[in-house]
Amino acid sequence: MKAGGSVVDKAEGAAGYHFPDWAYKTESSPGSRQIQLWHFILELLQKEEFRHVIAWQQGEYGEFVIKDPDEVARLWGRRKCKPQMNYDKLSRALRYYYNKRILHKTKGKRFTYKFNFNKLVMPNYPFINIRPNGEWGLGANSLGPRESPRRDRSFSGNSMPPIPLAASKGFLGCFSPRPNQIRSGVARNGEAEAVLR
DNA sequence: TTCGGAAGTA
DNA sequence: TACTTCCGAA
Repeated sequence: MKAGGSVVDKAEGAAGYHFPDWAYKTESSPGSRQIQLWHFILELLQKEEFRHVIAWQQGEYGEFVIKDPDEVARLWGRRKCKPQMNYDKLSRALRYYYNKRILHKTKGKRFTYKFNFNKLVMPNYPFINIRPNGEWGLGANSLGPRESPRRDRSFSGNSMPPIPLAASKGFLGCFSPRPNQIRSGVARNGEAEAVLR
């Protein structure tokens, strides 16, 4: 029956959300900071209520299109208490992700970016239709001639906590709600929503 | 529209 | 460190 193991190792296989390891890290580093842009993007992406402003691009795993740049910028600005935020600035921040290999631009498509889920497998994602062939697997577009210049020091047999990357409400506030209750272990059945940090 | 340097902020 | 702001160039 149940082994002593946790749900961590095994993927649900059915409808399990599986983002890369870095997507699970709320802020990374013990010295938690503010939310990061890519994380915010991921949050928006998984909420249907924002499908009209930003959404996954069908066909391409990890690719998303910003349908309403102004709105996304406004949302981001609200989250960071930067009322003067606009898409020009937000996109600059996005561009810094190119070097970090977190994102890259889908050339030719306006406002379309793609997460570098690279080697990380993202099985059955509800929003994306991945072909059984796994065409997005190796040999797709070579994003980079090289593997990873930097050492991936996270996902090598390392188990990560099954955090359901999700922020319930108020994740758009300027002021952090301080969800200390989460840590206490207040488990709400039914909805597995945990406010990120 | 997209890119990336440069300086500034927390 | 992770953007934010500004801006010239392509």
